[in-house]
Amino acid sequence: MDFNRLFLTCPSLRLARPLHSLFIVAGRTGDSLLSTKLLNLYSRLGDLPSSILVFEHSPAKNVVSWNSMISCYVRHGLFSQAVGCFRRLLATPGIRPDAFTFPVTLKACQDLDVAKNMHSLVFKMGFVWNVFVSASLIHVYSRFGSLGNAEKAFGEMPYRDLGSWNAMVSGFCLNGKAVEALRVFEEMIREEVGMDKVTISSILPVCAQLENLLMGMSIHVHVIKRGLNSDIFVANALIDMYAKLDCLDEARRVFDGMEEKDLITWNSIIAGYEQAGNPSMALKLFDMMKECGIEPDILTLVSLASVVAQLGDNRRGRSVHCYVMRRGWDGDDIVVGNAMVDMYAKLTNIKPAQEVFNRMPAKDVISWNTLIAGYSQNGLANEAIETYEYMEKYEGVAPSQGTLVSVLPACSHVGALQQGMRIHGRSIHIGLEVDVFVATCLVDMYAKCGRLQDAMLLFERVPKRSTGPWNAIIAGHGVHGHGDKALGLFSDMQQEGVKPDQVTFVSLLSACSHAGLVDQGRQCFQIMQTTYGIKPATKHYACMVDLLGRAGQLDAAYKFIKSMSLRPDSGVWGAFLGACRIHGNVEMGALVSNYLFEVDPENVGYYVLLSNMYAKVGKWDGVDEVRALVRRRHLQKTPGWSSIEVNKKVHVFFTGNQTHPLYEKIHKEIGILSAKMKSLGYVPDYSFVLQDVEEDEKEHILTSHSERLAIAFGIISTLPRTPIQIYKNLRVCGDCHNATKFISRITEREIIVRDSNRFHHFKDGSCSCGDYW
DNA sequence: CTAGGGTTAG
Repeated sequence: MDFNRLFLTCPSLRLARPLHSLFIVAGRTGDSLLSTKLLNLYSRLGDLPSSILVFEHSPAKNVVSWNSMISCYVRHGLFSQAVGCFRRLLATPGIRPDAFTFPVTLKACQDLDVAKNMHSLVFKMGFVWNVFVSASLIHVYSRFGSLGNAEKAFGEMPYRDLGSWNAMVSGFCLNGKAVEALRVFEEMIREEVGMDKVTISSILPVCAQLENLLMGMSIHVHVIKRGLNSDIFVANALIDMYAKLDCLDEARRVFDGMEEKDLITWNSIIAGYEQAGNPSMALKLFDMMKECGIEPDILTLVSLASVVAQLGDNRRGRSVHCYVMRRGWDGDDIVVGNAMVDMYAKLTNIKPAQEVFNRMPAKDVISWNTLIAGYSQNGLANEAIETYEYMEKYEGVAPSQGTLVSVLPACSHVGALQQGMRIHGRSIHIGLEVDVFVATCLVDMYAKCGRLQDAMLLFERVPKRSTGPWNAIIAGHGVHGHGDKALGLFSDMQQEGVKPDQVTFVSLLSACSHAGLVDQGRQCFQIMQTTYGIKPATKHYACMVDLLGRAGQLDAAYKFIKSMSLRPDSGVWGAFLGACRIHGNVEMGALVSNYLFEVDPENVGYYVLLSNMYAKVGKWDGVDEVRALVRRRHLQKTPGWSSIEVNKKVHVFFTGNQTHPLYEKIHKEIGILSAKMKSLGYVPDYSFVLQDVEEDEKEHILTSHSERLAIAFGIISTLPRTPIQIYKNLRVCGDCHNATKFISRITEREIIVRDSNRFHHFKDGSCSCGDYW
């Protein structure tokens, strides 16, 4: 019986067991060499209990037997047993660890102190000379983030091979130190150590992180020259690197050229398409992956969650979630839980997002950020702010950059200045005020909360190399009606060499339109295309139509729409309809509404606009017609609401809302104000009442508009002459606009109303917007 | 007969 050969070549457990019996019957168990080979046979075939059995019953164990047993434990992930086995080895008389013992034992180390003890033993026994041992030491130190010790071990090596250098490079990669990793890599090249597939698969992610495409490509060339393509680690790293650097075509070429693909290959290419905003291709590849018989893992599902969110596919979203639950991943992985919250939020299903969040057994700061961002993006600004406060106050979680950029837009949205300022304070405290993204959100927040000067002061101190801060401050001036300032900032931006993007031009064009700067607006539209090569999107066209229409050039606006290279969307026609309404052109308005009701039949706002126009000129049959259409299509008016912040709390009022605790007092105040207003010449304009009711009922409806309630509440709950600032989710009603002029005069208060379109500054009986009603 | 250093995440 040639046990030696049989043990080395035996392919399955089915054959191994009878072989084992024969081995015992033949009385060869005392042969330590053969026993160890049997142990390794079981280890190779994954039968841990049999490996242990052979080891423990072997009467003669040499150091190789011990080493093999330790390896066997490590192979099965039983690290503490491996270390225990090593300790028994040390305690066994006549046995000394050798150079083979340390690499595998160091792999099993689960704590830094154990590793350090091991290091001193290695040193005492003179094994630092062995490159395998030293590389393991470097690696174990890196695993525990102890890069100083890793570098020391590296520096103390009397002789280094390629593997030692690789250990050092990967040590830095493991700890996210891309710059240092690259430094070591470049040193390797200088010292002519060369590189192999291991070096390359470690350094490619660094190229991605440092956005160094050139280095990545030159490494790719080296890979092809040396025929390293076939290494799956290298190919996977190439795919990932190209995908992260927006070279998806190149990533795909590598992917298509691979004869063997594993889970990581598929995950990398799927994530690439997902990140590039091509969810349908990502989904197609996911299906292909399943066809190849590859089982998805957590990372696949994280990408898939984002894919279905981008596709807006609710049905698939639920099945993704079900899959995650079936595999029990929602219980022990925070990342996948966060991905589920994010997916539901992006699918605008905020309830299930909340439920997943609440059921998560462990949460990190990103879980909170995801929920807060989910609320913000779904218009639930108050929930976003409250969740932020809860997170800080009761959970003691410190906000991160992501938290601030999620919660600040919520403050901007409802005009929560005091809350926003508190968060500003917090960001200074944690040193994030200097972060460009946070600072941009702060600029936006101050501007949208009516503090344009503060926004400007902050803007001055922000690093201005990217478009973000510029876009925010230009838009800020735009909504406040300061078109000239916006244009000035735009030229500053150009002077500083910052290349404007499409968002810049949306802000700029809308700034021109709010300020009535027609010629400048036209010019911007030209510059955008000629100087900056930006193709106008429908948003830009909508701004232009708004600009021309608002200025009374309805014919020009109409011609402009007809000349568009894109199919006009509801935003474009909506802008035109708005212009018709401002200039009382009912015929054109009616014509355009037909387009609108076709492109965007669900948007009730347009029906209301047309109906308002008919009512204004007393065409009641027109009003009835629109109303009937709304009923036939089973549409519901978007509920109007206004918010005001008093004592760091945002109060929200809906139209006709009587549930506020101070409702009686608010109602009384409105009565007092109405009387004073009428004595100064205010006449209610019932054309803004769409309901078909009696006169006095109409007046009641106007005085129950949410903006009126919010203003009255502001008056009774703040000191005299305190400026009042409110936010209204829709366009402010024309009658309320007129009424607010009177209220600002009577109460001697500055009243700032931000509606879905712009700011209205009311002071001494007039409004800054100066137009429209 | 036994050994080191490698790729994907919100």
